[in-house]
Amino acid sequence: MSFEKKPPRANKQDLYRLFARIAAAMANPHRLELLDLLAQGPRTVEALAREANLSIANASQHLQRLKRARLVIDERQGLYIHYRIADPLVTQLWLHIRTVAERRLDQVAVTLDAYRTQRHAFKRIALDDLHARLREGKVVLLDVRPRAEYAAGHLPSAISIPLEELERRLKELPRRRTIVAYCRGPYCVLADEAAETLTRKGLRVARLEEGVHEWQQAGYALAD
Amino acid sequence: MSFEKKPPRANKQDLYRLFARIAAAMANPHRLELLDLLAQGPRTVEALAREANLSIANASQHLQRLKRARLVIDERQGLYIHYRIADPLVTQLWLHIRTVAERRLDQVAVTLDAYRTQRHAFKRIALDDLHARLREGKVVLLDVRPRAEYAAGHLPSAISIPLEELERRLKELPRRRTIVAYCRGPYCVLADEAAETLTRKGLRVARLEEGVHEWQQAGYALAD
DNA sequence: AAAGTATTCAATGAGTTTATTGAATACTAA
DNA sequence: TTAGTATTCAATAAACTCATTGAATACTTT
Repeated sequence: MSFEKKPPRANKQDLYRLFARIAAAMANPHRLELLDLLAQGPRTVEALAREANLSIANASQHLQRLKRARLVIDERQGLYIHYRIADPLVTQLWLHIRTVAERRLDQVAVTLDAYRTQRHAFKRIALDDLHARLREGKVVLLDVRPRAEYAAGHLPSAISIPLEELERRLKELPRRRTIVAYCRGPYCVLADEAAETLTRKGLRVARLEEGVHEWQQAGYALAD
Repeated sequence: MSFEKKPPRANKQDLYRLFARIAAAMANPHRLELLDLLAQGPRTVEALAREANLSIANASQHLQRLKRARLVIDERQGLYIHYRIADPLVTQLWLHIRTVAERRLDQVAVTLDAYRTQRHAFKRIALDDLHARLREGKVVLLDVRPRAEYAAGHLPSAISIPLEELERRLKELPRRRTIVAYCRGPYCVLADEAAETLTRKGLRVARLEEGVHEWQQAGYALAD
């Protein structure tokens, strides 16, 4: 057994190895989808597996890799284990990877158009614009994500009607003012589908591309 | 052959696959070291291989993976091919990964101390502090990186004396004012070695932990 | 205590990534 | 044209990653 001192070069390699561990934990489509879901709020393994279309064992395996890289934290609550993002910095890192992909890989825009086929079908509203109109009381902000995600954090003054409840809760929405629908962000179709429904029912509607994290990154605060 | 429309779920998977491509390109210690070097300025394959301690063929292979992920750009200049970072966002992403690793993996601090053994041996100066003292003319800012990196971008008012030239160019430095040495950033030993030399020669010295990118991220501009 | 549910573990084979080697290519200089 | 240099390509074996399966573990409810 050798007790020689480790040469500096070896330590430098070790540092890069540690950095690469973070990247490696994120270098898989399923794990990114899991992180993307977790960014909207904590979930059980079962919920994550269902939403990401994975077998439970496979989801568990991927979650444990994320956990080993300390990107997520798990916590047992009775029968279920809940996973959540370990640090807001991790969510930001995921968004950063997405932004680099958007900017460097042309294929992203093409695939996004194929996924969000109605992307250009509705009026859009920009962040600053929304901010101003909300203050004037000219628009109603509608969060169409599942209830738990709204509870985990939402835009100020947004009301929550999950997409699946939208048809039967139309009465809660004003017919005079424009309804601005948002969901998880630019890679989510929930708000497109809501906009489709609302348009069909004769309401005035616009889609906000941004979700809670994009809103925060733009420097605005979430609801208390 | 089928001409059926691709289901939305498939497109969603394709999106995550594209995002994962960016992460996968960075999920290797050698490629991160190459990116780290390139962040300080463009280089030839040969220089990169030498500095990252890789065989030429291996360095080339890794550089091509980075290129396929569109994180770097290559350009032939005569006999040599020069690689550079494709977009400042890529450098930021690398720094972001590093920051997450720092914050989430305890091992990083341990390994950094083993690599930069003199880390705590010299006076340190904080960014804002430096900014103020530079304006008062109380300190001299010294960039000890190789000449080409200084040329690719440096802090305002910094003078360039590459580490290997430091001993024989001591006369160029004032003995009354404090010399603030900096290099590639907190994971680089060049400035530690410079501080060691300067201290030994009886000059007053402090080390700045930040490099050009950390400086920029703090909201300051580089030299014109 | 027994039965039931959620999650993880362990083992497997298919696919991917890596370092190494030597040959091929693209350019420059003589 | 030839010789020389920088870089990439192609082929290989070893190491890793992934999805799948069925068993094991950790809780809750009865």
